[in-house]
Amino acid sequence: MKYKEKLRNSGLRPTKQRVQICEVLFDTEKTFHFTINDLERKIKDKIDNKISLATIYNTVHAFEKKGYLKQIPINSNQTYFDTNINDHHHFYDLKDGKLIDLENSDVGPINIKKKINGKKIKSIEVLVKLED
Amino acid sequence: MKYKEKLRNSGLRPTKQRVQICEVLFDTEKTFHFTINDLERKIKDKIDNKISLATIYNTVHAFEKKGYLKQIPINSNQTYFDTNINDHHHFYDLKDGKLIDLENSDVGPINIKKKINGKKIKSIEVLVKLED
DNA sequence: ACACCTGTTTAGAACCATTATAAACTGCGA
DNA sequence: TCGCAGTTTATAATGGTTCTAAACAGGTGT
Ligand SMILES: [Mn+2]
Ligand SMILES: [Mn+2]
Ligand SMILES: [Zn+2]
Ligand SMILES: [Zn+2]
Repeated sequence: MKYKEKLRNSGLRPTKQRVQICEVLFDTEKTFHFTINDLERKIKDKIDNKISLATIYNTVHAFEKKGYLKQIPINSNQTYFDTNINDHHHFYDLKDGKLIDLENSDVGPINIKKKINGKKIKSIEVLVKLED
Repeated sequence: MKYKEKLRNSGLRPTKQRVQICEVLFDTEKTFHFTINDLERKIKDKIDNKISLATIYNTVHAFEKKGYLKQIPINSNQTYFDTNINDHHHFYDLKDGKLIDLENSDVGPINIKKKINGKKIKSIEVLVKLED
C-alpha cells in the first residue's frame, strides 16, 4: 500500500479510514476541488464501510497541515479544498460556483513590489471571477 | 445630509439606521476592512441609539449589492468586507489575521492568458499570505 | 396634516457548516 | 500480549449568518 508509507512518513498512523480517504483524494488522474460535503458523497460512493463526518474533517485538516491539500481562498458558506498542491490560481464561475484551475503559466509572473517589514510572502493566490 | 442623496439615488430609503451606518463606514479619511462583528462594535462606539444585528447584516448586503462595499475572498469563519471599492489586492497576515491593501500599482498588471468560452472576467483579486 | 402603502427594522428563532466532547477502538512498540 | 497514545465515532455545542413575522417609518397622494 503506497498510502501507508506516505502516512507513516508524515507521522500519521495509517488507519483504514485515512488510507481510504487517500484513495478517494489521490487515486485520480486529475486533481480536483471539493467541499467536505462533496468528499463525504465521494466516500459513500467508493467505499462500503462508513466513515464518520468527524473523521472526514479530522483527516482533511491533518492532510492540509501536512501539505497534501490546500484550502482555496473564496467566499462561500463552505470551505473549498484542492488536491492540486502546486502553485496555481483559479477561475471562479459565479454562475454555477465552480472552480477552474489556472496554471501559473496561464497568469504569468506576479511581482509584488510592496514589502512589509519582518514578514515574508508565503503564497500568492489569484482569484479570477467569471460572469456571462 | 450627503448620504440621504446617495441612498435615495440608489433606490434605498434613507432611514436613520442606514445614514448612521454610512457615517461609520464612509466618514473616514482612510478606507478599512471589517467583519460584521467589527462593524457592530464601531456602531456601538459612535452612535447612541441601538441598531439591530439584522439591520447591520441587511444594510451591509444592500450596500454590497449597490457596489459601495466589497467582500474580500479569504478563508475565515467570518466574512470580511472592504470600504475600498477600487480594484486592489491584499496582503493577509496569517499571524494576526489582518488585511493590508496592495494598490494595483504595487502588484503590476496581471495578464490572464486562458479564456473560458462564453464567460468574461468580472474581477481579478490577488491574496498574498504573509508569515514571519 | 392625514391616511395609506410599501420598504425597513427588529427580536428572536432557525439554519447549518464546523468544532468540541468523551467514550470506544486500534496501531504499534515494548 | 500489554499498554498507551493516537484515532474514530456519535452526538452535542458553537457561532456566524439567514429567516420570520410583527412593529415601525419614509414617501406619496389627498
Ligand atoms: Mn469557511
Ligand atoms: Mn463567510
Ligand atoms: Zn485548483
Ligand atoms: Zn482592501
